[in-house]
Amino acid sequence: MTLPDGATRTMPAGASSADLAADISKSLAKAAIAAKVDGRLVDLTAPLEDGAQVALVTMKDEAEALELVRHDCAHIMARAVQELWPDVKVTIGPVIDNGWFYDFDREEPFSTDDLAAIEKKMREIIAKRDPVRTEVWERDAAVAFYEANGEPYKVELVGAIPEGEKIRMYWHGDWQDLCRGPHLVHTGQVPPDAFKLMKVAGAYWRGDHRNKMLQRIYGVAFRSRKDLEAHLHQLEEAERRDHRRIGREMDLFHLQDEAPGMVFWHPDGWTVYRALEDYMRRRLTLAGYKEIKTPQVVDRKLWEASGHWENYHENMFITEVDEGSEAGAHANAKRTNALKPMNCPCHVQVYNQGLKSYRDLPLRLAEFGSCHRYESSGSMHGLMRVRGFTQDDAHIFCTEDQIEAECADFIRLLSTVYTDLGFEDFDIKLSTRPETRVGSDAVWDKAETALEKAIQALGLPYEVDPGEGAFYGPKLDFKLTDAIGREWQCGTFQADFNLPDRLDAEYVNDQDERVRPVMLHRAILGSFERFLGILIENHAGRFPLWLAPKQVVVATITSDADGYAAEVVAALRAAGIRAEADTRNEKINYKVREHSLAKVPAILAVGRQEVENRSVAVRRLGAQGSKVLGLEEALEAFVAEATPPDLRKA
RNA sequence: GCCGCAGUAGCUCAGUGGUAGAGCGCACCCUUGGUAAGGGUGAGGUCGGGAGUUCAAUCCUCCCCUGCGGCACCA
Repeated sequence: MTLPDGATRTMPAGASSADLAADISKSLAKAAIAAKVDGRLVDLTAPLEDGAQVALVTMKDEAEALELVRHDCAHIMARAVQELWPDVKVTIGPVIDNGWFYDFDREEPFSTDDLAAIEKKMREIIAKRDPVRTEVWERDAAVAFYEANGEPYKVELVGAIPEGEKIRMYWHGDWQDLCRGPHLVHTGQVPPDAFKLMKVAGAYWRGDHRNKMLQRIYGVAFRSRKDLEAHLHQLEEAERRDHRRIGREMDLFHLQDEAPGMVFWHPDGWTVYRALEDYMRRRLTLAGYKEIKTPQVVDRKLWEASGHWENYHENMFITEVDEGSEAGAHANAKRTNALKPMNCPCHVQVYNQGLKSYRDLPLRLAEFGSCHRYESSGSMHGLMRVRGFTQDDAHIFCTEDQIEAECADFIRLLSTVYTDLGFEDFDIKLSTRPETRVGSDAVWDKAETALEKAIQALGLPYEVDPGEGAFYGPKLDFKLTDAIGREWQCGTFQADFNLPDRLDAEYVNDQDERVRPVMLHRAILGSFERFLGILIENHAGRFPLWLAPKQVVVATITSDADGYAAEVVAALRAAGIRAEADTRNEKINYKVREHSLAKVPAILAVGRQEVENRSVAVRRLGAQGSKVLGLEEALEAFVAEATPPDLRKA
């Protein structure tokens, strides 16, 4: 055997990594939890082949240890559940980020009390330090075993294992599970204080909604109690940043029963929205886009022509008129309209007005397009998934040869926008042709190459997702990373060979022939609603000054300063700053506390001294004390800082 | 849409088979206070909607709506 440091060791035939560890040292024998043989994680008890490269894995090897601990937690939990309720049928339980889940089939739902009982039972199992044994079974024996034990899901799983692959059974105590492995040496290697059962949820067997809904229990597990606590703390942090909570606390927006999934923007929320929209408008104009506005209610005929009626009908809001006599007399009863779920067909209508020449291309039509989609009730989530939303949408009509340059320009624009908005990193994914698609292979070749070359020319890393493109063309998806490391897919760039054809878009080329343009769908933010949700969570409500709804509050210390405060606010507003006066009959402590909690970036306290000196005492959000500045000086500083990033002088 | 949980004052939440409570917020009064809660008084609820059981329902049962956590969906 060769060890990681290059040393070699000779072991008797049939020896395992455990034997090897014991041969090296007593402490290693105790610390070893698995082995990496020729780069593959295996059970410590697995026999070694002659000449193998062996690295012993201990709890110090983070990635491997977590994988093993979480995996064993899944099994120990399943065993605990079956010990508590022998009728429960087991299914699958994989390792996921931070932990694991296991799906069970049980008539009665698991309660919170049940979770506590399961956790307790798991700790008992861990305390038993039952050795984990593995056996390789014949397929028929495994099927017969599970049939005899009334485990239909396991029977199905055994059947799904490809021919030629070994069927492994893992045992600890009297309990067994079908599993690929590897596992820890004994159940006692799972730290008993570093895991926690988190929640119960429904999940379809094999992820298919036509199948039975099972009960999934989620757990998290780490190597130490400290790591677990750090993780729970991080969850609290995410909770603290939740845009729904912050949206209420900062009075940005609300949602209500009468309009599920549609946002009521409050003055402060709408201020942030407009700051973002104005910024985007300037960026788009600078990049050569023309802004348009198209109807929200459009006759069914257009949606039939575009193909949306056939393929997207279930997600569309359709207008209907009651059949009562009065309503029947309504002129609109004769036609069926739909709220637009996307802007593209309308944009083609704009394009189609007037015959276009190749000299007009590329034509970039942008719209802050208000769309409605009938999202299923269970999928809505605050601002992140809504039924009424506004896309920063645009469609570029161009020739096939222009795709690459347009794509490169788009990525540059997107990168600038993300940077301006405080997101440093983003990932790119290229999705290529799926099985069923429109357009010739030649066109697909050209478009896929164009997208790929555009990314490469910019020297950006990317991933390819083969077969994941839309039926109408290849696409790029852009995922940004927020302040606490979460990823959000926002930007998209999609070539479309379908819609121009369906809606009969054309242009005259330099040979005086009428040909189809390529249509490029693209968005940077995705939807304003969702992006604002992301911004709120990214900043935890503490927006940079240029986006903050209230930028400055002028708070009086005594009522003697009321007049001066009004003057300061007027001066700030004249300079374009969103400022308000707080002249309420409250102490300065109270005002500071309240506006700090409201995340106002700057509080200017004014009392007798400030009136006298024509100054302001500036307290910045998060800072402890204040700094006295002359009024003019403060104005200048705020104006500079409140300037949107695209308008700043280099 | 599916599974589970929840819905009580503007917000956060307590509570009981006999017509409801706290803190914060809000209004008014006193206080003019120098950087994260000064004091007092008061208003405010069809206990998500509907049906049922009961002498009596905010509480028990059923249906619906909405929200929350997942799953499924996201041409």
